[in-house]
Order: sequence, then structure tokens, then C-alpha cells
Amino acid sequence: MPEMPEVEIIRRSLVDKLSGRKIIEVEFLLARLVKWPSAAEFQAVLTNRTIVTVARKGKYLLFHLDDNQVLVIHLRMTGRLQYVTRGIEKDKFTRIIFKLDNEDLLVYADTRTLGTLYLMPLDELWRITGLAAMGPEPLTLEFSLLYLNEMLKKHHGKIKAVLLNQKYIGGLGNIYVDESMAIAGIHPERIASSLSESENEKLFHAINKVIADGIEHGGTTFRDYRDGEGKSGSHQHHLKVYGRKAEPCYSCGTPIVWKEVSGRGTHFCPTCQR
DNA sequence: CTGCAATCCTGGGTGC
DNA sequence: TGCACCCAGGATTGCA
Repeated sequence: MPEMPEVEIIRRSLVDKLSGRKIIEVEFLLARLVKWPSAAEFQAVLTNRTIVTVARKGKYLLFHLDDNQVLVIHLRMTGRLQYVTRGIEKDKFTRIIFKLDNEDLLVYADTRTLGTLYLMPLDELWRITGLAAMGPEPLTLEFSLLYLNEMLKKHHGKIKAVLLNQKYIGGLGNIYVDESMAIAGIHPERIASSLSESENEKLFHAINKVIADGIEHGGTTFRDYRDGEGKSGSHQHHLKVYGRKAEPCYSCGTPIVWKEVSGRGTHFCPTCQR
């Protein structure tokens, strides 16, 4: 569900509340979401660990704990993390409850149960392939125009698929990729290596802008997404193409096209994006 | 390296 | 009200 801006907003909404808190109990309603180690070991190691800070890499949340342990959570499509102060009515999507030493709760809920959790020492994070192989993230020094130029030159697949691939750029998902291509005026089915340097430059600025705006607006809420305090984002009101199938393009009035590209639903303006 | 399909799951929305 | 079908913000794996 969430892409990098949403995960970052969740991180920001949790970090102050969780830093210094001790996890005193882990309750599983659906233990199979834990991918490493076994659920029993996950529970045993996590119990009585203190949370030092909450970090993020791409779409992964990293809860740094004492004893050099790290709790890693990937929300995938419909995962939600909520800091709860007054006890909760468990609903059927509540999957894992972390009980804290101040009697508050960190609740993991997930409709489609595709989310993944891991617990391991800091120096073993390389075991999580998607985390270890992640490409540079927008808005960082590593994600430079030079990097984007060199990277796109090497890839001969559709630009949409390349931008979605976390190995090449970390943190972009379907919404922000469609929006980036719309702002840059690039058709999603273009071959990545065929883009000119001036198109790459437009794309570079568009990606950074879309991610920065997404964070500034508190993320994009369609259905499930909420931050750690249950608040919705507002970036859905700023989208140019995503979710606007058949509605007029804001620039030229042409109806926005929806088409499956690289296996993902894709929105674009056939006039403005070439 | 690339595309493609299948896979993990449970809905919401729509059309008949 | 029921039912079938499409679609969904992610990512991995196996195959051609």
C-alpha cells in the first residue's frame, strides 16, 4: 500500500512515541507474517527489548533496538501501523500487537496479509534481499542526475518497469511513478535507454518533486493508508493522472488513459506524454 | 537482461 | 440481495 512518502510519514509519526519504550509482550493473531526467525524466536528475542529509534530505508521501516537487534517491517499493500493509547477493539485485520511498558500498544493490521516482518542483528540485515539490494532513494545525494543518466542508459525495458524496480531506485511505487512520468511528459512505455539527457533531467526533477510533495502532504490516502496516529494524507488531491482514468488532463483536456504496462495499472495522458 | 505469469491474500466496487 | 468479475498503493520466483 504505502510508498516511500507514506512510510516516511509513518516513521515520523512513531519515532518520538516509541523511542525509549520497551516492548514487554508480543501477541500474534497471525504469526505467519514473520518471515525471520521463527515466530517463537521472534517473540522471545523481542520481549524486553527497548526501542532506540525508528529509521526507514525505501519502503522498509527499521526499528533499532537495544542488544543490537533490528525489527524490520514492510507494509506491502495494506499493512498499517498504529500507536494506540487506550486499548483497542481488535478487528479482523489486527495481526500483531506489540505491548509497551507504558501500557500503550503498537498495533500491526493488514487486510491482505502480504506484509512482512523480520528480526535480526544489525550486521545481518543483508539477509533481507530487497533491503540489501536497494538502489538510491530520491532526495538523497546518491540519487543524482548522473546516476539516473547512467542507470537508464543501461536498461532496455520500459521506463515504467525500471522506475518501479527497487534495485534501481528505492522507494517509488505505482502512484509516484505514474505521477513522475506525467510531470516529466514521458510515456510509460518508452524504452528507458531511449530517453534523451534532457528527458532524464525532467524525470529526475519530477521524481524528487513528487516524493517531496507526497511527504509534505502527509502521503496519499485512497483506502487503507493512515499514519501512526491514524491520520489520512492529502496528496490524493494533488495527483495529475493516478486514479483519474477518463477524466480530462489538467494541461490539455485529453481523457487520461488507463492501461496495463509491465503488469501494473498505469495512468497517463496520451497527448502530453510522449 | 527482459518480459511474462504466477504467487502470496482479502477485500471494495461495479455490472448484471 | 446475490453473484461474478475486475481491480488494488508490493515484491519475489521461475520460466522462456
